[in-house]
Amino acid sequence: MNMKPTDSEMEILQVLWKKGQCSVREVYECLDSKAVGYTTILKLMQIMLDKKMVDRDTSAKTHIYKALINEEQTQHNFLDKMIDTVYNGSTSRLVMQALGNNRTSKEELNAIKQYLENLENS
Amino acid sequence: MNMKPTDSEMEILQVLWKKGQCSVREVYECLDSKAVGYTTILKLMQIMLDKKMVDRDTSAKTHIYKALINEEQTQHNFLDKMIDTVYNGSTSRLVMQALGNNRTSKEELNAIKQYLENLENS
DNA sequence: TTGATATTACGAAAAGCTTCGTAGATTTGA
DNA sequence: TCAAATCTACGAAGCTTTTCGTAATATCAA
Repeated sequence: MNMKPTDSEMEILQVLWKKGQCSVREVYECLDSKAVGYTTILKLMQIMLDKKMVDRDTSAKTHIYKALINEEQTQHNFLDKMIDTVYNGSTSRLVMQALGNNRTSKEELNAIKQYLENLENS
Repeated sequence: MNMKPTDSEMEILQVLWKKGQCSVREVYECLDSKAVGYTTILKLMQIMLDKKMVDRDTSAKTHIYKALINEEQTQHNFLDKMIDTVYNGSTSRLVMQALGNNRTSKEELNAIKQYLENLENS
């Protein structure tokens, strides 16, 4: 069950994870920055249904979709793959680059330090 | 010039980055775990030449390839994209998941702590 | 020299991703 | 009621990625 959603699928999953339940139109509206047609989103979500990435309730005319795959698990899959294929297996290298990109706020840095302390004491 | 190498291209780039200069056969031999034909690697590297990801010296019969795109820069591109599309922009979330995967050795953790200290004092 | 080996070039097939148009069904509201 | 709006299903086109076979050329060794 080691899913690897495509970029487009990830965009849709992000919406489903955030909202929990969604019609195609709701997803479409959340993504309108992408300037892609309604039926494109529909088709993608139907394909995701085939792949069992999502499930849907078809009791009403407007089908309601929800994610079948877990957000954290999916993030982990991506991360592990990235560490292998992009960072040659070095987690620390990835972490340092992530922290060095100047996009991390003081609050985030503190949270990470806290996390490291806890990791140490376990 | 914001390249996004494919998975196969990344495998080849890993070899080129590690070795510096390579014939197609050398790359092929480094990747034989993948059980893919010689001409497949050749074709991929020719495509990468088109895309200007690599350059080559054709003065001898056996062409010698080298990466044109930078390893760190490429890692950064992947990382930034991943933080956006997979982690909704939260660097700290990515970092904590990376550290929590139990693949990180004590040495790596110490290096990261050191790195955080230095980041603080600058 | 000449046959075996190594190399490149190139076309093309297969698979997957993204996109949209159109047809048909359902709902809604004037 | 019935026309407009909404929704699903589905096919298909265009693109990229991955794969390999074959032909042509170059090198090497006996």
